[in-house]
Parts: sequence; structure tokens; C-alpha cells
Amino acid sequence: MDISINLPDGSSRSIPEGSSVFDLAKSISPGLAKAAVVGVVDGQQVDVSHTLQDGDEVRIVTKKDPEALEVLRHSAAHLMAAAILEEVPGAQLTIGPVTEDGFYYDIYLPEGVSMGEGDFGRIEKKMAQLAKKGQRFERCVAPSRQSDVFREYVAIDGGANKFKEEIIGDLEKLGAFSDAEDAPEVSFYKMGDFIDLCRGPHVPNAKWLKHTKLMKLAGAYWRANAANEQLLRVYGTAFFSKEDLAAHLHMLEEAKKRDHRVLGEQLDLFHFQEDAPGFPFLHPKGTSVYNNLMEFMRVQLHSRSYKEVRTPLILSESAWHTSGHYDNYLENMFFTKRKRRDKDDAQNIIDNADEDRPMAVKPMNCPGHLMIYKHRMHSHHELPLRIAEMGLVHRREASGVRHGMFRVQAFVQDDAHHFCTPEQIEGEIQLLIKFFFEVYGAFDLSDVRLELSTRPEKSIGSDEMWEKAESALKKALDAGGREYQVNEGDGAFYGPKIDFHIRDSLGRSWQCGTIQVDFSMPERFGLEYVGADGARHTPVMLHRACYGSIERFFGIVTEHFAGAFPLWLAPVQVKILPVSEKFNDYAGKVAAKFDDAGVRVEVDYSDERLGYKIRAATMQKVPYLVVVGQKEADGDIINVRWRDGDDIGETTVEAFVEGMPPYTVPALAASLREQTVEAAE
RNA sequence: GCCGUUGUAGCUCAGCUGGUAGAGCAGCUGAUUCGUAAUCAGCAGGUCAGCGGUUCAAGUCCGCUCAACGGCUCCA
Repeated sequence: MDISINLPDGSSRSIPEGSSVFDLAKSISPGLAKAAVVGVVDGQQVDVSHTLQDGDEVRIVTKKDPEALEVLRHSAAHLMAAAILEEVPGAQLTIGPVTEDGFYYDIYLPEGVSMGEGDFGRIEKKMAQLAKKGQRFERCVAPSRQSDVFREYVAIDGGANKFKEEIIGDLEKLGAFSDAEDAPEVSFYKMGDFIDLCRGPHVPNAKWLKHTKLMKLAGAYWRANAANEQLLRVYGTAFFSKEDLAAHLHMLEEAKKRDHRVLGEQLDLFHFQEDAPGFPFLHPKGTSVYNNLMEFMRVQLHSRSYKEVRTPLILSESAWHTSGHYDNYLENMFFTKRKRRDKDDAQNIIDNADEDRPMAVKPMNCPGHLMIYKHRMHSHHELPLRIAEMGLVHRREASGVRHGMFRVQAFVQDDAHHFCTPEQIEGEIQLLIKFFFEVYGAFDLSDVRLELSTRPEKSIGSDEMWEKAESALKKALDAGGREYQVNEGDGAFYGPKIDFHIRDSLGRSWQCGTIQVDFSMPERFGLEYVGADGARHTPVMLHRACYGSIERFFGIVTEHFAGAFPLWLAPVQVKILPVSEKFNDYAGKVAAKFDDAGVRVEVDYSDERLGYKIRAATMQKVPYLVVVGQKEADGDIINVRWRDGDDIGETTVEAFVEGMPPYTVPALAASLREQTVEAAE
């Protein structure tokens, strides 16, 4: 008896009853059979050993398909788990999923069992042995806890493993081991002596897993909850070929060179030191970039009728009680603490002197803006009122989370608050989403992810307020047709938010922009406006930041451009390189002309040869290198090359400056406006 | 905060099983006056993160603290 199988191209094929995906592949071509990783039957991934039924829709996945790599890595995680069980007696397996660039397996190490990166060599060797043996991955479904498969599994890992037991328990709650129609299967995969609970599917055998490498160790919590057991997360990666693995490792090396912490040192932008953990020291060049980022934002704010303000760094604790920060944000705040000298003994310092009026350093700018709003009466004619501040905030961060410029303890937010009527909320949010994307576009940042975060456990305000705020954000997102991910319970304590996430050179995602709706704080601070009806109403407040923090955005931009900043951001835009000391005077004159034109220029007066100066300036990623020697001095000209080596040739300073792309913030902003207008036409 | 790793000159890194520190680059001095990615020579630079312990002797072994790195959790 033959059965008929439907293939993706619309054709159908007859094969003998009882045939597997592998048999089907073989009947098409032996090459395909060899290349088959898994099959997809009626939209469901299955092993190639899966037995087909009459009428099945079947697609055969080979290593060319992107999903094949995930299967490979999932199998590699099992291979690693098998090796770890042998090499680290006592280790217990929990879960082992695939990640974007590899996989990990979370291992529980009971008291007395330890494992470090020093064990990688042994484990990898064992994995290589297992891969060479090439045993099959065999799927076994356990019909009950009493079945042979289940017993075999328990004997190896399940006996005292509460983690796997919890997973099986969850499956049972869904009906596993029952006779129900839709009961989930409890499947195990055997590879030689190793057996593990797993949904599958897997590559046909361990021979596929030769190009696997352990990457790093990390801590993780069971089910991502800090209250649960601490697990050891072992990361690895796997590829179909040696070349792909090598290319991946090379890519990681290259990404490290783009790391803003590395570039910060090389380009003399900033540094950190132990005396001030998480507080960056910005050097002159870093400050130049930083200020230009801020200036660029100021232009954007100005054209959208924001009013810039400055509010105090420190407010009384009572203000933070009013805002709710004291109750909800205490752990992240810096408080002032007074010290006094003993009246009778000046050497004796009283450390815990009582503060008459305890103060706290601001972790957010909102209370200050609320106070400015409240200072006088407002009419509905003024709304929406957009108050902006390049606000320096301080936030205590747990020691393990600081990370270069991406996660610091003091940073400037390009912060603003929109005070508006409830009717204006949606329009304001739509304006903001468009605004933010325009800014990211100006930096050529296209990989921006949106997330909508809803009410967290610790929060202020009524259910009704939260619902209104969340739906306002959703509506604005949907109106713009933007894709977004919902993070339940991740909102700020005063309101839900839309976050804009951007990736760093190593693919880690960082929150930059944010838009938050807040019905609570205006009420807590007693804000009002007089409506058209002559009555007083409470305005709604939107918190928003586009860069998020200048520090973080600086880091993102540094990595995005690998330190080769666009001309308008480059700390040094033109470097003058005299061919020898004889031309230092002429170099100085040329530099003065650039300087007059508002170009950031430096001269290399060192007693080095031209080749050395070119190399030094190139490594500093200075956009334009200007060579001056006898010929240039004689003709009152310059000789220009671009940082990537392209020769621009001989010209005069005046002609060159004239032809330069926008090199100041106002010029850049003007050219971007022109582009937007052109695009609209 | 948790898990793992690390901390040696301004920077990047050597320093084996304990016997009182080295290189390259950067810096300084001198020679050289040079044409598109490193001219030559010399000099100077370190309480080996900090504190405590073991030892005749600690950069090296042990403990604690701090910081950094990779993750987890948390956030801009």
C-alpha cells in the first residue's frame, strides 16, 4: 500500500506506507536525504525518522534553511548536557534552549559540586568524542510515569531532579499522561546512554554536531526569578561547518573592536576609574561629541516648540514623598547625609548627624517640571505645553549591572514633559513616535525595536487611569502601524510606557527612547489648567526622552559608527599634517583659516614623518587629513585625503570648506529638513 | 544583589611549580627635516587594585574588601 504526500511545490508523491521523512527525501534524491535536518509536517517540525501518513503536507528542511540552525543548536545543547553529566558528576539538568547566536543549558549544581571555565576543555573533548561516535537521536514518548522510557529517564537524571519534575508536573496539569484527545506528549530523546526530557525535534544523529564550541559561563535563576535556585548557565554555539564557526568567532572579535569602551580609550573620549564607579570622566574629545549630540537635540526640540528649563539637582525628601519616588524608587536614589564637627573636639567628626531637612538627589526630572508648571496658572490655550531639560540625574545601580556608558550612575536625560488635555494625548504620542524615528534616522540607526510596558506590581494610580493610559499608547502605536512587543508589568510606577530599544555591537539591546503616560503625578502635585468652560481641570502629563540618556546614546552611536563619527559629530574634523617642521608655520596659517570657518581643526606638530602622521590621524578616525609641504606653501593650497584613504586632491581652504558636507549642528539640521521636504514632495 | 572570570608601567599584555618585576605602544631627550598607514638611538615609568594572613621569603598561596569583564535580575 502506498500513501500520497503533498510537497511544497504543489506536487504530490507516492511512497510506501510506513515511510519516514527520511525515506521520502531519499525517494526524491539521495543528496536530499543526506542533507535533511528535520521535516515539517502540516506546519509542525518533526524528526526525519517521523513516520508519514497519507495526505501529509511535507517540507524537508536542510541546512540551507534558517530554522535548521536552531535545530542543530538545540541538539548541540543536548550533546553538551550529555558531556556535562559525565564530566561533572552530580550536576542536574534544567532547560537548554536556543538563543540568537547559539544555545545554553542551565545546570543545577548541588552543594559541593562545582564547575568553572577550566572544565570547558574536558567537556568539549567529551562532546567531540560523542559527536564522532555519531549516535542517533531517538524520540521516545512516555505514555505514563510507569512506562519503561520514563523509568529509564528517572534512573539517569530524573530521580532527584526537582526542575525536570516541575516541568513534567506542568505538562501533567495540561493533561499529559491522560487519555484526553489533546493531551501533550511527554517525549524524551535518547542518544546512546543519555536521555533527556525534550520536545524535539533533533538532527538525525550526533555526527552533525562536530562544530560546537562552549563560549562562557554565567549565573541564572530557575525560571528567571531571583527568589529561586541559582543555576549555572553554560553558553555554547554550533554551526554546520567549521568555516561558519570560524566566521562567527571572527565576527565576535571584530565586534569587540567596535565596543565603545575600547574605542573610548583608543580615541581618548572618556574613562572610568575606581573612585567613581559608574560615573564617567569625559575627556575633551568625548565632551565635544557629547555636546554636539545635545545641541542636535536642542535644535529638534526648538523646532517642535519645546521650552527648555533647568531644575535643581537636589530637592527636599518631602518632594519625593509627594511624587511617589520615595515609596517606589528609594533603592535607586542617592540621599544627602550630613557630617558635623564636634563643638569641643574639632578632630571628632559626627558621622550620622541629624539632617534638619533631609534632601535627595534627583533620579528623575519630573518633579522639577511639575513645580515649574505649578508656579503659575495655566490656560487650556497653552496646552500642550512641552517643557524640556537636559537633566542630570543620579541613580544607584546594583554593582553587577554597570556597563560602560550604557549603564552609569549619573547621566543626562534629554528629558521633557508634555502637559496636555486628555484629548491631546494621542496626538502628542503620535508626534513623538515620528519625532523619535526622525532622530534615529539622522544617525542611520534603523534597528529600533518598540516595546509597550504595562502596569507593574509597585505602582500608583487607579485601575481606570492605568487602563486609559495603556489604551492611549496602544492606539497611537496602532495608528502609526508600528510593530511592537508587549511587556506585561514592566511599566514605570506612575504609568505605562513605550520604549525604543537599540542594539549595541554585540547584539545586546538597550532602551533609549521612552514615552510614558502619567495621570497620577499631576494630581499628586495639584496641577491645574483653566478649561474653555472656565472650570479648573487636572492636566495629563507625558514623560518622554528620545536619546534616553546622552551617555547611553553616545555609546550606541560610537559603536554604530565604530568610532568613525559622521563629520558633524567628529571631535576633530580636520587634521593638518605638515610634511616637515619647515612647514609648521604654513600649517598654522591653514589651521587658522579652518578655525575661522568654525571647523574643529588640529595640527600635528610632532617631529615625525608624514607616513606616521597619516597613520596616527587615520587611527584617530579624523575625517579629513590635510597634507601641507613645499608645494602647498608655494601655491597657498592644501592637499586633502579622506580618513578611509580616498584622495581628494589639491584645493584651497576656502574652496574646500565651501564644498564640505554639513559640519555644524545647524547646517546638519537644515540639510535634514531639506531632505524631509524633498521626500514629502 | 546573584553566578563565573579577571585586576602587573598612561595603554595592551608577558611573568612556569613562592626567591623582592619585563615587552610593545604612548611619554621625554637627542639625531633626522622627511610627500600619503610606524625614522633611528637613548632616558624615564610600577606600594604588582586595597587590607589582612601563611612563610625565612608573596606579583605568585589563603581570606576579606573594592573595581572591571561575561551573563542573570533590574533599568535610561
